[in-house]
Amino acid sequence: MVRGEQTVFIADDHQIVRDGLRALVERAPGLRVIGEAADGRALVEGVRALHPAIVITDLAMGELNGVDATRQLRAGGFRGPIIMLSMHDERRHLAQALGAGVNAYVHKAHAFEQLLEAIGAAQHGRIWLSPQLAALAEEGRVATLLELLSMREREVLQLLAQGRGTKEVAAQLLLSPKTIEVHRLNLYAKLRVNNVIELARIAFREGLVQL
Amino acid sequence: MVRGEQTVFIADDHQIVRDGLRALVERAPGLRVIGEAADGRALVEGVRALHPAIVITDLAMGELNGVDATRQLRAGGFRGPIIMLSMHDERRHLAQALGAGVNAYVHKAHAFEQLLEAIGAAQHGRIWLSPQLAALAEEGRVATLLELLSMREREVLQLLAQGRGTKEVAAQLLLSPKTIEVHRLNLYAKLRVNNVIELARIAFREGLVQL
DNA sequence: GCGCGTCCTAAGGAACTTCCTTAGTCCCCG
DNA sequence: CGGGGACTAAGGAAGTTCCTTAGGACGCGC
Repeated sequence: MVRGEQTVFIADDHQIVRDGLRALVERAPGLRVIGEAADGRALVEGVRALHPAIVITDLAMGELNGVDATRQLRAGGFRGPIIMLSMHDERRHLAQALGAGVNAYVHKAHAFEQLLEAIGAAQHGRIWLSPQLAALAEEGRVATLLELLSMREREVLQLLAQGRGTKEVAAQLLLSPKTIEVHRLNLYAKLRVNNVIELARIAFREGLVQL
Repeated sequence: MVRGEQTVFIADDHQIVRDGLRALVERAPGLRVIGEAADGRALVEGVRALHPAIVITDLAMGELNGVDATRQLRAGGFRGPIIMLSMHDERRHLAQALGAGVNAYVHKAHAFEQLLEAIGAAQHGRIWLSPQLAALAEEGRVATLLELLSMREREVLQLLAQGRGTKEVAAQLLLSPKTIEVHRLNLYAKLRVNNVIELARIAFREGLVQL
């Protein structure tokens, strides 16, 4: 499956990180970087224009995150390996990333060799995960606090944690403020807190809202 | 001032980033990486043991951050260039970083060439800053958000961000709830927000309260 | 020393939010 | 088809927030 040279497209919102990845990838035999992007939107466009064989993308990026970009790439017909890099070991994003169609999920704290291993595995149609994440993924699922919540509740929690008041959230979701109040009270009950700040704190801690 | 070969020590909490930096640094003539560390504590030890000519360190690291590590390196007699890398353009950390004794402050969104430029400048005893930061630094000081606040205000902010209500904070500080309300309103004005959650978010972001 | 600004304190009262309860619809699971 | 959760929303009491006003303390400059 490995042909003479595989073309690679890199997406990460920090140029120094892209520079570093490019240097590392080009040192690997059989890989050549043909393009890069600083956010998900640019990644999707770049892939559409340049048809790389392999995509390496960061999870957290401005404009469009790696998971959503992956979804768009797959929807757009891209079938090559997509390797997702993550910053923190965001177990909460793993399932989403796999659901979106990534072939490998590599923590930035790992060595570059693992990334190459992930590329190799992906080329052979396998899914590659960082060892500790693989364990998690196999033993079923990791229940996060947020999984206790319904879609709507997560949505409300997210908006509240972004500093929106009850009325504003209601306006945004086209609901009555009274409904949002009930969702808030249910969130307090489910997350065992009793004020909005603790709620926001959980949203920050669980990565639902960027600090 | 540039001798045959300059030894470099790299600190960053993500190994892939370290790998990338190492690849880039080693591609530059006259630079050789002699060690690396994943946190500030290991950086300080590594420098003590290996005596590198140049240190490149990330700002945000577990155990001991880049700024505090820099302070320790300078206190321990290290006189070579220390190049600080930052993730976000954390203007609030710039002043502290310079105060701690870094020679250059480079945003990760910049190209690696800027890092080399920074190293060159530092070797000639100059301070190198990303252009947009240089403007800020020259016009005096970049005040940390929290430096705007009085002692009392920080105290109140901290308690509020811990999820305490106005009444509870008042009880704890032996003040009238009305007084706390006024402090809260002053905090809104000073930090340019208009609800407690944004206030809490600042407290988390600035590290006043542990998430 | 006098004015100025800032900090810290606190009250009144209008405006608004929160809490709690009740309740209707929908849809899935057994 | 009944129970249960999700989602919606209203009424009304209780509580909080916002805004304004205000007084004493302290330091800063002239």
